[in-house]
Amino acid sequence: MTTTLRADAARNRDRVLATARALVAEGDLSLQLNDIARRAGVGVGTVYRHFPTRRALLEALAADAFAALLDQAQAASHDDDPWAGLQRLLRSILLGQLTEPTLAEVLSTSPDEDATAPTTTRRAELAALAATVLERATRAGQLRPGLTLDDLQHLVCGTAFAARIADAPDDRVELYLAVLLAGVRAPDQGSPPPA
Amino acid sequence: MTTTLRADAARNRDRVLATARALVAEGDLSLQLNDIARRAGVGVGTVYRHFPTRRALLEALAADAFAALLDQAQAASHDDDPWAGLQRLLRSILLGQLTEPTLAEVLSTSPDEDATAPTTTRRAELAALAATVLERATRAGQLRPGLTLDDLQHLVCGTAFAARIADAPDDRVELYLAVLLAGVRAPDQGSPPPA
Amino acid sequence: MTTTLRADAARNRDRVLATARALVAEGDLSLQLNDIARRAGVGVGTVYRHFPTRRALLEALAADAFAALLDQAQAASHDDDPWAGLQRLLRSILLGQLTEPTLAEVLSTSPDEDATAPTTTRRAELAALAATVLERATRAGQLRPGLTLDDLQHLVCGTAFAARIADAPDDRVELYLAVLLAGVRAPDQGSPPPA
Amino acid sequence: MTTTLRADAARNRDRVLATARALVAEGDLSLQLNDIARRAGVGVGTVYRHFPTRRALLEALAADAFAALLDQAQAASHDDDPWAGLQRLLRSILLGQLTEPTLAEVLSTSPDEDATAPTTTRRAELAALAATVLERATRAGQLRPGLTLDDLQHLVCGTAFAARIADAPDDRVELYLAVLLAGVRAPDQGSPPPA
DNA sequence: GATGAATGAGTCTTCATTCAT
DNA sequence: TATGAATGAAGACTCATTCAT
Repeated sequence: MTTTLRADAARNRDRVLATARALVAEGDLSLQLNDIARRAGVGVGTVYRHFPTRRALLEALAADAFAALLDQAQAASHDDDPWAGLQRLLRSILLGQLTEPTLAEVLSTSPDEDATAPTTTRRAELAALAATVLERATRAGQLRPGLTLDDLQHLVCGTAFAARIADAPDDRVELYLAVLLAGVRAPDQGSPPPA
Repeated sequence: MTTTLRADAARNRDRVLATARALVAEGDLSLQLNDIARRAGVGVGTVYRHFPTRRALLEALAADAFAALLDQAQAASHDDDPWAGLQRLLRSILLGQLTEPTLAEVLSTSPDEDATAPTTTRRAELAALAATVLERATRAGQLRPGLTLDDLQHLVCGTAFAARIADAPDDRVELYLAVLLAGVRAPDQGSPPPA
Repeated sequence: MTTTLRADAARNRDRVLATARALVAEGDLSLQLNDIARRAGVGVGTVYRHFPTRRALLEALAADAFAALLDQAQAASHDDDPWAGLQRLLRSILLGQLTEPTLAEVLSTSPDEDATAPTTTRRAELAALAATVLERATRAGQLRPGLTLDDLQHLVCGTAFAARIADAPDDRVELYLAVLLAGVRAPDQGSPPPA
Repeated sequence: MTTTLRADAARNRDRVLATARALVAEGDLSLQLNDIARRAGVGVGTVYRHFPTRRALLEALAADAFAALLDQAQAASHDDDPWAGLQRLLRSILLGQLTEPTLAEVLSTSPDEDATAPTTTRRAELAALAATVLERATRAGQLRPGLTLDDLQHLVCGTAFAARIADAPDDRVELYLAVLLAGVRAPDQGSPPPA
């Protein structure tokens, strides 16, 4: 059986991830593989085996949060109310980035930059779900004309950036989200219903 | 006489700034002092004399754009129409950041981080002018309740971030600005007049 | 029964050798065991089991070419014409090295450096055959006085080196061989008959 | 005055070169810049400043020997006797390589591989002088037909290689040189006069 | 003031070898 | 026997900063 061996490897991988997560939590996004190895108590080679590049580690760190985001996007795409769906989608993307800074970096980067396969897949899935949400809102005439899927993506990343430099507490984040939502809503619709 | 020396010093300073500007224009914001010194044809020591830290150089590079921004903020603060004033202010801050990436970095950073005196002054002046604009818009009931001066600052930096990762052309920047403006406008006001 | 296991082992060994040969053919003589293992689809440990050192693998790669060389040396030692025999011997050693770079490395190295038993044996066999050829040429007065077996060995390795850095095509190799042959021929013999 | 400063720099450069030379004399041609820095008692950066690559250091180490070789090649090109000139030239190149292993590596490498300017110049000068020697020998009908300048260069490098793996003492080197000379001499000329 | 050589800590990356399973 | 994860020493290279001249 190779189960035990793999278990060992998995444990090391987890230790590396945990160490990296701790550093990220402390605000250090540099993800230096040597440093992480030392703190995790494993050899550098082990880190490199599991994560050949900083990018690979970054995406691994973001993976869970990204998966959770996909679930929420799925739910958003099924919302009966198109506008509520858009709200849920944007809130999820925003909060996801603030909860997990690595997700913010992943989403703020061009998809084809060194991305690993799982991330590429997830981005495609997110885009597909968002397209649905977007289309429904558009059909309902609720979306500001001219805005594309990419625009929404960039604008929500920008909002996350704003929240980050503001070191915004939760209620402030909601305020920024309200600004974003009001901004992307079709101008002639009157004010959106309260979130 | 030290006049000649000062002239020499000023010339060196200008060469360093010009070199750094060229690098920034090429998209390199790292501002490595050694590199700049070599390209500028001066010694590293000279660069360090004029700009003891990367931050000092960054702020020097942003200085002109910041001054221009202050002029526009001044004008905005005198606009008869409070909402038009706010529009002008936010557009100026946004376009200023996109035109001059160093200004974006200066404005996106907490004011008390290594800032040099002139920058601290300029930030205070900008804040004062923006406070005026803000207050007038607020008094006119046109600003979304709860938004502070800092919020506006952060949100416009976020919008600049969005435009940057989108690599947005001018018309797209205007769209993002429209989103921002619609977002910060008081919800019950109906849609804003076209910019 | 261990028969099946041995067959497996032999198959693994062959895969490793084939992979290594492919790398050598691509001009990579570094023989990195990790790399080879990965490409061969076996574990590193397996490579180490079969070839404990780089040297062991090198000699295994050279084995076939070395065996072929021995056949030709055998033939050369039986040539009726002593000079023709020497020609055949030196050409065989030269071409063997150029055809199989690993053989060049084996032959250019001092015999007692980590050599495995089969290689030591082959070197002894080659030396014995070459001694015969040498002796006959010497007795016929055709060999430059003072040249030992070792000298011939080194000189032909030097000629192979020359051909290698020249990236010499076949006809050039023949020219270099002619230079070597003319050089090792007894000076007072007049020009050698055309090869 | 910058003389003293430069003197310091030159002294460091010399210490690096001396250290590297010592390592080469011990048979270590790897020229690892870190190692050399440590042994020379200077910072790594200092070594990198003076010699950005291993190749640059290699060529600097070979410089004196190369210059001496050029002197000898000059003399050889002025020899009244074409064959004596060729003898002198080849002996100089051979002995130069054996005295200074770095020169052997420089000469055995394709001229356009990372070569620094001085080395490129020296190679061109050597080629020019050798071309003269070659042409005179050719005109005198003393050179084996078909041999080019490059062939001679490669063959003498090959002879140096042979002498190196033989760990040949001086008299043996002379023997190998005699083999080379006899080999490159036109076959129909009869035996060359004793060196 | 200006120069630029020197420093050396810091970071990245590779790879031969071991060993638990 | 085979596996391949783990190790960590080793080496390459960078760059912010200092300081003697």
